Amino acid sequence: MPDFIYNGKIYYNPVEFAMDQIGGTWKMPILWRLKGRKMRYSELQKDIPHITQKMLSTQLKELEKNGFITKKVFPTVPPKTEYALTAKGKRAIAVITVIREYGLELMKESGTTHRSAGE
Amino acid sequence: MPDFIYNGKIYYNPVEFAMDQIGGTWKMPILWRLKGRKMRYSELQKDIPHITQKMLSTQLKELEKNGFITKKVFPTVPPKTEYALTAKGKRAIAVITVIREYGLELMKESGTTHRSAGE
DNA sequence: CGGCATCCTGAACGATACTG
DNA sequence: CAGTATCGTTCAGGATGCCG
Repeated sequence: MPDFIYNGKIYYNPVEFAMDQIGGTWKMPILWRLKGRKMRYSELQKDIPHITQKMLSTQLKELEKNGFITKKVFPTVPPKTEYALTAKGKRAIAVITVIREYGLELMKESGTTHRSAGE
Repeated sequence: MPDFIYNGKIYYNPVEFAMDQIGGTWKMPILWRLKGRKMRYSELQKDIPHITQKMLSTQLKELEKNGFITKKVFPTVPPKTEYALTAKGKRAIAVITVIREYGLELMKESGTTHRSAGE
């Protein structure tokens, strides 16, 4: 598998590249929430359990930079922002869906303990 | 999305759970090599560029523990081991294929630079 | 050949406080 | 409301050396 360079970083395979774009703890959960509707910053924070404000902010910025989401700022008082998926972001949803269903399958197999509600 | 517990660790969503099982830098590349054939330790190490011995060893152990691969030891001199996919591991290949193709697609879009051969 | 033990670094992530 | 700034911690992963 060839090596690739993007933004000065070396990737050893396509999987690694994909995971750097939509992987990590928070990117898929964020994209997943935006499936189907625009959301405000505070909505996302309320909707995604355990995410810190710093992580939300950082990840949103990266997702925007990589073209998965758009950010629209309304210059009102108080300020208002809206995050939405781009076409690229919607394409990612298809992949996330596959991974997500696989995760559910694995959980079922593993007899993983359910703890609390919240999705 | 509910929280889950597995092996004493808390997961916030199915995606995170799946990624903990087959994610990280090396697990998918390893599983991918085992698609279709058994491989020895040294074969894997030669075949996967840049992986250190420690990472290969650690990841193989985790993959075995989680039921994705089997390890067969031949008590010969010198020692010989063979790693192979289980049914669970083969199921993972389907998911990896999707992610991998998505990665290739992303690379193409991104005009990512090709560096060297070697897959 | 097929590993394990040890030490170490850097990036990811978290907590807290502050601001336009 | 929607963030930024700063500081502290954790941990994946790398480097090196040794062993059955």
